[in-house]
Amino acid sequence: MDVVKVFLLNSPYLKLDYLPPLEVQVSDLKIGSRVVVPLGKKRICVGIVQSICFLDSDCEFNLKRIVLPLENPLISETYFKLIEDMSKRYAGNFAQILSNVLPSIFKKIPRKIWIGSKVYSVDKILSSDVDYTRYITYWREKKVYFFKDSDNFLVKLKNKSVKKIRGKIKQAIIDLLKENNVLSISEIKSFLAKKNIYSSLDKLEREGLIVIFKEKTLQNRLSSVEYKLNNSQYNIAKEMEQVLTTHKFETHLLHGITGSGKTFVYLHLLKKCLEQGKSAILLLPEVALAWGMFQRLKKLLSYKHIYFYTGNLPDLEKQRIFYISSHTPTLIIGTRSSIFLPFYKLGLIIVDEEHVESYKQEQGIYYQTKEIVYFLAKQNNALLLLGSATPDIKTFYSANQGNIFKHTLDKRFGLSLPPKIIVIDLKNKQNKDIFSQKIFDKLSDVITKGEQVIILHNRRGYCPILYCSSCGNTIKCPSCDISLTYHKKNNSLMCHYCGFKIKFPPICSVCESSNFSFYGEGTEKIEEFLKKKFPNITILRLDKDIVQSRHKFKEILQSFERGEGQVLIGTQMLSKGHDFANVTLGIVLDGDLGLNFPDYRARERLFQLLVQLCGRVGRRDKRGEVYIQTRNKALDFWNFVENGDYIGFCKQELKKRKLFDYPPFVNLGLIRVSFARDWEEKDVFLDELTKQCLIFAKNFEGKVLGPVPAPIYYLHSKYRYHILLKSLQWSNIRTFFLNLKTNLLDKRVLSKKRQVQLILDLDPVSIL
DNA sequence: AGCACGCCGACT
DNA sequence: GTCGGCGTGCTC
Ligand SMILES: [Zn+2]
Ligand SMILES: [Zn+2]
Repeated sequence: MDVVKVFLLNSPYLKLDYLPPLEVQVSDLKIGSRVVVPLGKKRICVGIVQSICFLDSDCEFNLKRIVLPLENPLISETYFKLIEDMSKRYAGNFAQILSNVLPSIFKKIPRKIWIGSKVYSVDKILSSDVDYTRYITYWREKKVYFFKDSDNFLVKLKNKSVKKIRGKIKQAIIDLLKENNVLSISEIKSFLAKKNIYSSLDKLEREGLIVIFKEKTLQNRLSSVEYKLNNSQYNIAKEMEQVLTTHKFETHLLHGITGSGKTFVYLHLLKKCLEQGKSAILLLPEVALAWGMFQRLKKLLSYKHIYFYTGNLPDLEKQRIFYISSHTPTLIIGTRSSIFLPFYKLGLIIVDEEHVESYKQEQGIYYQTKEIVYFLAKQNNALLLLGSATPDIKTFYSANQGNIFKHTLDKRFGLSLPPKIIVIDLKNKQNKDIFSQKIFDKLSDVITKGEQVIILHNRRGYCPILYCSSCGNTIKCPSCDISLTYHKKNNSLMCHYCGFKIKFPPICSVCESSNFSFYGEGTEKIEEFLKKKFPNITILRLDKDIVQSRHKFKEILQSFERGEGQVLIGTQMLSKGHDFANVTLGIVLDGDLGLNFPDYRARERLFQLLVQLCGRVGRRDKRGEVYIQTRNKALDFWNFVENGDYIGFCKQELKKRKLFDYPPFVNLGLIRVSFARDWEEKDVFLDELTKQCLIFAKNFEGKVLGPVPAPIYYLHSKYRYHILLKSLQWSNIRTFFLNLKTNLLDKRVLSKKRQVQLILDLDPVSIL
């Protein structure tokens, strides 16, 4: 008897045994196939075939049968290995991880399938024997499609010059095509975030403005515009090209300062990789950056299968790219979720801005993109290239140890010197003023000259802290241990962690008074202050409150780039801008940003942010200046900043980390414990947790710190506790976690109500 | 996660 | 007797 083992892609994420589908030879069913299976009395859900085995005897269990086979297979064996590795590494459930990393459309039972150009309803196939038999016949011959093929059709403009046309959607399509030359129907749907564009496309085609064609007519050949690498770019690119041609697994670090032309090294390698018929990924830390890179590279490189990919794409577009990338050499430009596409012959992975912390996923499942990408590159004998102007200290250390090949690009392309950095000490100054006198004078001076200024301040809203004037109580969010921020524009108080919002003024929860004093300032207040001081100039602001959409973000940046504002004030998102041609002054109002958090990464993070900001300051013909205010100038950190000496800083930071046992000298694991505020047995639980930790700590090779209340011990109506583990081996940390968890389950303190959450976070990024 | 099953108190 | 509330445990 043949038995098929299936991982469920839905809760309860179990591995269950089934009989093969009716009328299907097990030899036709592949490992990694997606199948529809019955579950319990009345549910049906989707799963992935893990293995097929033959049992001599009949099973004592009454097995149910797979009701429908779908993609055969959906994922390959190497993909399985990747998920297996993740489930071991992060001590998680295989099915749950798989379900998290696959495009969510695969977790649902499809409603329609296509055979030839005909649509069939899956419900009907499931309920009628005749339809089922016909389906299986086509399925066996691989003639069933799970995607509407005509959405792969390509669209281009008939004439380059199109005048204004009527119809909002039609105009949007035309604009998009002007930017992108050729796009598939699916891409147009995705980029416009509209589902129903068929009638508009139809009209445009009949008006003779666009052409819709099957992809065969588009050149499959790869070509690129002429580009010339300078000497150092050329040498670096050639060395890595050699690795590509010999299909060797190697990790390289490209340490290139802002404006040194890292992108052209990327371009060269991507092109070579595709020429060799292999797939490539170019990762960027954020959607906006990925989109910018995609637009830029499409102009430099022409190839049929270049796709923009992020987790936010519409389901159908993600599904389409998933299918294409599984059987075609593809270039994906996208954010971290791109790494879970089923790449065909992966040859090159580039991680740009590799130091950025958003490569760590900390929602749903926890993983570090760089770790997974390392596994992928090794598995596929691919080249892994990490690029940054300010490499992660861990990467820097690996390079010094000789585990990573390091290359440096230190010449700015056609730009002046990097800006001069001046750190201003606020120690002897009363708290009242936002700007120190020196900086304010400088600011006025630059404004009078007609040059541009960017001001970084990492706190949005008007005022971050409110005190009750009569009793001194600070106003906090009812669901979090976080001060509410006053927003003047909508006269309300907001929690920046959970989104809670109330009208101003609130009533003090202690004394019921309604008089408050304000402390500190956010971007909104600084904008107001500057508008009063300089009423005749335009001041722009860039933060999450202003930027409600990706579109708005671009709009403000572009307007500043065109010189339509003289001052741009914003949170760290302003360091993401590119072509500020006339900025000669940068100001950082709160240089101590995060330095007093209990986070060993704080200094590294701040340095990286400052370097990023410096990259935005300076003109072709004039060296810029960046002023930073701090209350703690005595720190030697500021010496390195003033000298722009990132490498020196890294070396010194490494010494500190070695001394205090921090990465890269130990591995860090954080067990995050959280439970509802009103849980009655929490004291019993915490006692037991502390006891168990002490017991396991005895045999633990490393240090166990905690459980202690988290720095933000109350968030989203939940209490939070941390257990920090330090060890030389990841496996020790995993074992500790698994033992702790099973022991608590055995003692019945965990499972009673599923009120407690226990999460293992390896190499935590956010430790609040 | 859902859903059935079973045990107990309140109500016809 | 039986209806419905919730706590417990299983899903091939
Ligand atoms: Zn809150
Ligand atoms: Zn009060």
